[in-house]
Amino acid sequence: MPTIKDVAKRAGVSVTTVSRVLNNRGYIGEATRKKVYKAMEELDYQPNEVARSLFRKKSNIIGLIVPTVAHPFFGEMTSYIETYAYSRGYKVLVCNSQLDSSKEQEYIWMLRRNQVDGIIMASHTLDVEEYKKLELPVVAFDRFISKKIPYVTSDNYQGGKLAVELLLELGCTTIAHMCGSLNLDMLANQRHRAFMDVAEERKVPYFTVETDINVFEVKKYEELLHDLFSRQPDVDGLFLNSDIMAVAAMKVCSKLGKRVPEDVKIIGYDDVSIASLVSPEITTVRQPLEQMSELSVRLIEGLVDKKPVSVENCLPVELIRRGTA
Amino acid sequence: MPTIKDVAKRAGVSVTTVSRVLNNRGYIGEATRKKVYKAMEELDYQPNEVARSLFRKKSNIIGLIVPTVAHPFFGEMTSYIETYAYSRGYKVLVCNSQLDSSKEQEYIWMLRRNQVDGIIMASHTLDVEEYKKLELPVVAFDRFISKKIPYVTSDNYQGGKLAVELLLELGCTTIAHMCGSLNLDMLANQRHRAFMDVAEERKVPYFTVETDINVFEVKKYEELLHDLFSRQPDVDGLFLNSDIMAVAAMKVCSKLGKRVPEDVKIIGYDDVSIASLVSPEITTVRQPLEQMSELSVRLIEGLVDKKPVSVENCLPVELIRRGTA
DNA sequence: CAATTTATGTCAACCGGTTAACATATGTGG
DNA sequence: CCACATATGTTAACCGGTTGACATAAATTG
Repeated sequence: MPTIKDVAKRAGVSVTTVSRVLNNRGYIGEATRKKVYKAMEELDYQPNEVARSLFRKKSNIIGLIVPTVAHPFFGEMTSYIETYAYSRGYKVLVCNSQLDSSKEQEYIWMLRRNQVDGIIMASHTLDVEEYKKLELPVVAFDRFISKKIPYVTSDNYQGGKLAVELLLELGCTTIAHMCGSLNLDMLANQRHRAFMDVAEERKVPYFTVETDINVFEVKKYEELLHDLFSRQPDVDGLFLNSDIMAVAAMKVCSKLGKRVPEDVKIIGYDDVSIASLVSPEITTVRQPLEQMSELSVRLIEGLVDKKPVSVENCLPVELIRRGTA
Repeated sequence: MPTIKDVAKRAGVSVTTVSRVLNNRGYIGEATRKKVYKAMEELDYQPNEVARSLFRKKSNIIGLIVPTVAHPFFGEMTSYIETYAYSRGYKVLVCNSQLDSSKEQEYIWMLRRNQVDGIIMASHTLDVEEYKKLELPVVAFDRFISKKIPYVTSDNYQGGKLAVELLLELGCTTIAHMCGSLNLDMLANQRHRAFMDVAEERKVPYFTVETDINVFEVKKYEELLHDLFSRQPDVDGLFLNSDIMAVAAMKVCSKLGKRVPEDVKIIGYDDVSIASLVSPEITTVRQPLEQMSELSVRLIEGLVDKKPVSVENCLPVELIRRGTA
């Protein structure tokens, strides 16, 4: 690997001059600039970003902690984040916490040791205090941590409300909501709040199916839904916290001989790509994932640049009516 | 951020001693070690990995270039790779090339500037020469580049063969294969080779649907399949190069009133999680993605450590019979 | 008691850049 | 012709670690 010294030697100029060319500062003559570029090209030189990072105390790396990129929602999110971050000169280190708090803690330490400029936390299984301790820029995805830590979310309450209202409007008489662990205090739990509020207000019987920690235990979803139907065969409206769960629900219904949407109406959440890929297409509550992802990156940038950023960032959701409700 | 000097001062020892403790080399007394650890703890010190990387000329970062992590196959792969890499002390920088060759080239340059220890290329849209030029460790996923560059793949020919043979065994009389661009010379194209070989050998009429570059243009899949059926309504066996395509195929069949598997048999590829999530579950050819991912990382490690590594790494596939064929 | 081994320190160089300070030389405009 | 802008070089410090060379002293061993 050639260094800046090799370039300087080859171009017949000083290291300082090469650095000046590289960083466009101070005076540089056109002829010299050309000589330097030529030398760089001939040597196939590229500046060592590790050295630069060290000096600048800025790595231009963003850490991203998700439960797992294998989950379509986080996969799509990671894709958006990486793409936008890259366009802004940032690279992304991904971490799969598996929603395991010791792993999450380790990842946070690792990211700190590696001098990332900021962390986007889409997995947060630690105590609030742990996050407050971090002196580096943090943006929380879908969770309120403290008044100091900006977060990005979408209107979960409204999403839950829209979903349940649609189910009721379509004539469902017994409804159920399947969601992740309600213990992890994520803003997504507001969907359940809305679900209960509306159901109670309308005096409709409702049930809750809470999964445990694991995010992508698909078989588990099926089991739980099976259980639900065997205990409560009258359920004719299902609201699920992800489109993956909704697909699982469709399968369970099909196995039980229940037609969707005739016998059971199903509403998913997120609007990931498979939602519109399966048949019937899934009626779902769309989160503006692309905007949320970009906003997360912009917030990190803002924090890095010590600009004022808004702490609460809640984007609107949209009910997408398709085939299952 | 405290530095090693702060720790030394606080512990009342020299920087060298702290470094010795940190790296476990030379003689260190138990008492001193404790003092140093205590100081580190009190200061919440973590060594700056950027500085270490610079000195060691080793970043412990692996670059991973995929078409997009939003695609379930690459999402799952990324997840496996990250998890395994992390267990081996490596971090992963993900890059979404979108199968755009100029982006891919840019990413390669970026990764080089950032001194990654190696690159796992699961997107390769560049000329072979470009990859040969890279002096850093590269492992190709599903592509043969040169005798010098190790690659990881699964038995694509066998996979194609198994799929087609099953279709024929089940009585299909007219079959079609949908695959990505056959121009990108990926090993996955051997599936199509097998498809044609078997079809010709058995003298069964067959059709090919080739998508263009884009990986996740789901709507496009549907259109192409629609076209196929309108031109060739007799097609009763579909082999698709991914489970996503298979899901799209199921939808198209359902729209056209064709029952799966009664009227049309469908076989997907990869066995990503949604394959067993939809209903009916998709019959598919399973690639051992976890092993392939781990192997990719081990190969990078081997190259980094200048150990001899095997260049050809082809793992077996498995036909998973489920509901669609 | 001498020879080792163990424990720690000092110093300086190095990794590959960036940058400030200062010197010097040429060109240019008033 | 002088003042100033432009162009480049030299030197050294710095970012935060690591490491080798060498010195010194105490503890251990034979």
